Amino acid sequence: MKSSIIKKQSGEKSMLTSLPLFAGLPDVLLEKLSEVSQVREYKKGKLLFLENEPCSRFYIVLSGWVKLFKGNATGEETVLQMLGANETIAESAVFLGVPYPASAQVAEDSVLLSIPAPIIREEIRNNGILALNMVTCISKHSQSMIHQIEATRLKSAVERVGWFLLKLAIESKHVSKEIRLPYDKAMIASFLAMTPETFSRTLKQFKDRGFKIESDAVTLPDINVLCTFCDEETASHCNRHETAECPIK
Amino acid sequence: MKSSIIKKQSGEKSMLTSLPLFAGLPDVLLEKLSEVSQVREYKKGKLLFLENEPCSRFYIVLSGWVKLFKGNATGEETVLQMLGANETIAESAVFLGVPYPASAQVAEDSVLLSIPAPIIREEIRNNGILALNMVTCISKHSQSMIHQIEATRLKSAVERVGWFLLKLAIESKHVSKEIRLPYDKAMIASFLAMTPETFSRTLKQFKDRGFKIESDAVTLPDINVLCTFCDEETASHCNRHETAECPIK
DNA sequence: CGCTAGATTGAGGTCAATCAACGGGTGTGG
DNA sequence: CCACACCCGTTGATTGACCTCAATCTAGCG
Repeated sequence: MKSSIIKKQSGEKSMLTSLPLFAGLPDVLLEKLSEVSQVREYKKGKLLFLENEPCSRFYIVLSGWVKLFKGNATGEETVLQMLGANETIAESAVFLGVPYPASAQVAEDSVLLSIPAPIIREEIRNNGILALNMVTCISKHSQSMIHQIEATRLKSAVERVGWFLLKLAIESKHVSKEIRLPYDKAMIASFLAMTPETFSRTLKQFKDRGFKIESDAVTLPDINVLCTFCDEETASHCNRHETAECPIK
Repeated sequence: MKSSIIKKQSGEKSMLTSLPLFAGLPDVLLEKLSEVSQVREYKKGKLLFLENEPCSRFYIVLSGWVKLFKGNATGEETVLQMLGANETIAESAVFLGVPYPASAQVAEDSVLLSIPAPIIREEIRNNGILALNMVTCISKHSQSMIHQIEATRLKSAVERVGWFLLKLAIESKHVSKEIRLPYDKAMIASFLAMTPETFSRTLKQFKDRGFKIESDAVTLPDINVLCTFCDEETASHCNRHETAECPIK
């Protein structure tokens, strides 16, 4: 559970520029940011913050996965977002200076960059480019949340799982029949607004359709089977969209 | 269904400055924006745009209500957001320049301000203050969506209705036992991820607890009955929060 | 090798959806 | 002014998708 600091003061401007949020910033600002930013490795299970805590630090995932989740009084818990490489965590709360709206926990061993919240808030106000990058980041998260609300409300359990697998297949770029589930099944289930049991049973239905499932490795019977779960938003991230290879049309 | 143009070119900088999004902007920019902005009255039922349509205009609600909704292939429909006075519509898509992520329809007779999407996109890039205001707007929407996902996943039907009534009570400011449902019950139901039937039955449960419900007028038996449905996020908008009058502690 | 955490499977229960019928207000046209 | 239609909301009966609870299985690991 111990987390080691890779570089307390990373001092690496180059690392920052590779992040969408920091693209195109002037050198002076990058220098300043790199001085206050911390890059650390975190073990699976590490709690980053709890909901309603004051927003002290701003985090960006460099590698690994962080889950943003909420609990209620009866102990139930639901995953709001799973954040992967290059994604920012709770950026809206950081900007508004309000308490974290949900809790965050490291879902798989990860490397995170963090910056004190007041500093990033200030720099957004001082630098127009950073502000624009921030709008882009939040906008994308906003879009994916709309997409997610839609999914959990209008899709059945099978459709949600199909949609999730399709997104994984598209993200993994190389057109392949192999998909790897990136984090625990219980988390995928909660993210898809279902219980682990239902998720397991649903995966079994995919087995019946010719999928091979061995722990976290999923093999599709055919490259295009998942395309029936596609929608406009998902398609826009697919590199076969609007090409001859897209079976939807 | 005919909609009349109040002022094709409003020319009223003063109206713009009263909107959070346009607060603190230089006069030149306000002048420019007021020249291209249109203020119109729209009748209930008017479709503003459909999902996947190219994002041509940016809308702000001046008065009334607009619903943002999604449909699926089987004809089901779900309300993602209900947007009231001073709220912006689909601002994330406008900024990103992607197609509208959902459809929008006027839920109650409304007055809307609209600006061609390319112009607002350009001005956000030119003016830091506007960009900051935009971050604030999107951040708030982002927060409320997180709040909403939480509500639909972790709360029961009764809790969702209680939560909704509480939010109405808090918004209406004047501490009163009277609440008015701002739009059709079927829309409230869909927004709360339930059917009109379930919503009706749930309201009946509140009647049994002493609520009086006559069409769209709800009377509470006691100012504090809804406080059991309060959470941190909701509390932060309540003017009795952290005062002696707050029954929660 | 036993231990534990994660995942699977089965049986049973439940909340909310569905289907269907009805009521009451509103608007329209004769 | 009344008759009719229509829409919205309500109510009742039934269904079903998913959850809950509990037992079992599997894989990693000290």
